[in-house]
Amino acid sequence: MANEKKIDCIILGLLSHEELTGYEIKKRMDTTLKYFWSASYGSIYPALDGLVTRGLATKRKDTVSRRNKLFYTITEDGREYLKKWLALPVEKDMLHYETLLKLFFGNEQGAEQTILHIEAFEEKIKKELPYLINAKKILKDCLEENSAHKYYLLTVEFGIKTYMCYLEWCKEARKFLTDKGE
Amino acid sequence: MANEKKIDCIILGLLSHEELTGYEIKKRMDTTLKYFWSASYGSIYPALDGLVTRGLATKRKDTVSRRNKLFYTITEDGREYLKKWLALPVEKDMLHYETLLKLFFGNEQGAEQTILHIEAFEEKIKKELPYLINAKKILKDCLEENSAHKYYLLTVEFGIKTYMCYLEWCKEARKFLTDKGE
DNA sequence: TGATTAATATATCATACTGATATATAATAA
DNA sequence: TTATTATATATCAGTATGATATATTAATCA
Repeated sequence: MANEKKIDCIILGLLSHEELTGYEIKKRMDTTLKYFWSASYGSIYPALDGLVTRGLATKRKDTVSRRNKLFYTITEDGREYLKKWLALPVEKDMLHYETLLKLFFGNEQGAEQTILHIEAFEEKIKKELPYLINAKKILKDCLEENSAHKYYLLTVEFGIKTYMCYLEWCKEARKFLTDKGE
Repeated sequence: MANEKKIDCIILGLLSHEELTGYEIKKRMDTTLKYFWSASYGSIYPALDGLVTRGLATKRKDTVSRRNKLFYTITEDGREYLKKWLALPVEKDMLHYETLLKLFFGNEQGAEQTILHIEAFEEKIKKELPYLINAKKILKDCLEENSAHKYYLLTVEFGIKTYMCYLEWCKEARKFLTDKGE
């Protein structure tokens, strides 16, 4: 239990909540998990194959819809594997913020262009924030329904808090660069 | 100018400030840039070779120290390449927070263990915050010395703001899980 | 002084992941 | 009916990670 592939653990985590297809897993990544993780089809589909081979998940063809969906379910071994990983201390929290990178090298491009990057960042955050706020409202209303909801709510609150903090920083950073440029 | 390797751009950015060795570049990654980026030797050294091959940087052997250092300098072409990349809109800001991932799947491990992950995260942030605050103080004092400093200061302020925000969230999250558990 | 440890320095490689693309079907809208 | 969008799986070249190998110099300390 030393070298777990992250993608395996994430998929097992999602499957611990419900039976899913690869496509649905990708959707979860792009919506629910996007505020703290991301993953591509190129890692999801091969990982699903691997999980089935190792007996950590089972695969079944969809019989209801006319699409050739492939549903994956976590096994007892899979749930154990997930629990073991969850019990391990966190290895790494990583941020790859291209915006901050371009800001850091701002001296090569000047204040005006740097401000454009900040504004673009600001726009993106402002656009996403309402979805998070809405999710918070919904989750608070159905907190008792499912015990997993409270953990989801915590990540949503993390997203809201950091996004609001980003917006504050954007405002100050713009002001700082504008004042300096005058 | 569509598919730039990120590592090339970052290295050129660092070389735009000063002449550096691969080892020093890695150090910058692990100290100055760590709050918004990371990179490994396995990408740095091959990238440096590539930059020299493409005429974006030059390489010279160290003559002063007794170590066999290899110093890299940005060329005019390299500076142009960097500027072009800086002018392009940001493609992606990515967060890979394992802590949030383990929190999201907290229902599988229970509140107690989840709190341990939050506490570990909190500790890490608390340990790093003083370095950022110190960096801010130093940078504020020598802002006029080098025009690149103000951009560095902005990223430091981003780090401080987000870290303080994380600490706030940690406190609330712990409280939420503790109250629920009673 | 000698021995041990830590820091400096470059390099490589198996493994993991991304981003793009290919292919095809079903649902929806015009 | 036709076009468009969403659903669904799969693959792959290119890129990056994390670990390890190798070697030298500087620092510590007994």
